[in-house]
Amino acid sequence: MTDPTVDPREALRSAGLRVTEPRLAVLRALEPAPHAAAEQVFARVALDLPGTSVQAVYGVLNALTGAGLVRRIEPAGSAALYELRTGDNHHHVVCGVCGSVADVDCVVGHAPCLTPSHDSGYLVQTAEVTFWGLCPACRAAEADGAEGDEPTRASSSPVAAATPVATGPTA
Amino acid sequence: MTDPTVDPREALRSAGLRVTEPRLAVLRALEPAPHAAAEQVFARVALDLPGTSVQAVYGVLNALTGAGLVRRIEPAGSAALYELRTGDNHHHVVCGVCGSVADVDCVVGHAPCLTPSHDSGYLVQTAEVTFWGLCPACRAAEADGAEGDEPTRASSSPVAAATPVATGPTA
DNA sequence: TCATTTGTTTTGATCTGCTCAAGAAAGTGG
DNA sequence: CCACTTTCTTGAGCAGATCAAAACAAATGA
Repeated sequence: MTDPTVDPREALRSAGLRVTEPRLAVLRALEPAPHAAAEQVFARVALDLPGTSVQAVYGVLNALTGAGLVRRIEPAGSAALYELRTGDNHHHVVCGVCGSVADVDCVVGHAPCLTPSHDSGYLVQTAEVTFWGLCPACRAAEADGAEGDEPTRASSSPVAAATPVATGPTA
Repeated sequence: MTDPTVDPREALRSAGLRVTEPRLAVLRALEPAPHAAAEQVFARVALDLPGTSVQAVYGVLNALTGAGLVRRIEPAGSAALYELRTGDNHHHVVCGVCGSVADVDCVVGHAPCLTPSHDSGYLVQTAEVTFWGLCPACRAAEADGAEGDEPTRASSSPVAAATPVATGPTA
């Protein structure tokens, strides 16, 4: 379901949404850029559909998220990101330095943390796993002693300060 | 380390921070209220140390977080929460309806999701697991058909709309 | 094809959470 | 007790996101 390869019009319609240019443009914008922030989506949409407002993009993203055509993730310390992969509940790795995000198809063979001991009487519906670490670029930059080739994005992102809470992974 | 039972002054000093009234007040405020937002912390601090500014609380919380005395969590769709448990990298259950948070001592006997298949070349340092579900109160309210006793907090919280992205947990 | 109805987009304001900068105040080591 | 450094206060300001009303366009039925 929600396979991005199918006709977007089809997907929209079957989700009960009307087919409009802004929505198609947003879906198009999301295809080459997984994990795009609203602002980036807006930038891309503005390219092939000038005259679209930022609020329209927000509205479209909310509508698509509500309809399940788009998934919204919110890594701590940065704006919300949107992606097209909605069928599977996969997870994400976030680079603590540059903020880049990559998908992680949950690996441990068996559903892992997904069954906490019902600890406080909560009825658990979803588990959301976010890995924090270093992306290849920032890793290389780190190894070179902070003077080699800088990674793509700005290195002074607020993400860096707000993230790696505890270092030693615990069971 | 960072045992809340030890003298807070001691903890502050050994973290290289000066012992000030606002900081002690923040630590005191955090004790009875785990997972408190900055605003709540400020409210409590204002009670036993009037004249403290909101920004001071933000500054103190940042300082304490930086020093490792306080841990900061940021559930999607809500403000940052602060807690005193810092030694262990435990996880959290968030109620999708009322936004309440509870601790979850990661249950699976062995480090669970913590070793993704190094998927995209990322060097993983930390794993952060957030469970989404229903707290006991909201569960009861739901069962009563949305007209029984309402849960404690506002039921129209923005958290509700922004959360349960995918329903079926995946491995 | 036209008018209707329903749902979207635009426009502009507003809000929350949080950060930054400057000077005043307080803690710390001698 | 003094000087030095850190921290707090005050006030402004920013980014991300939401809300409300009005203009507008797409599906539906006559």
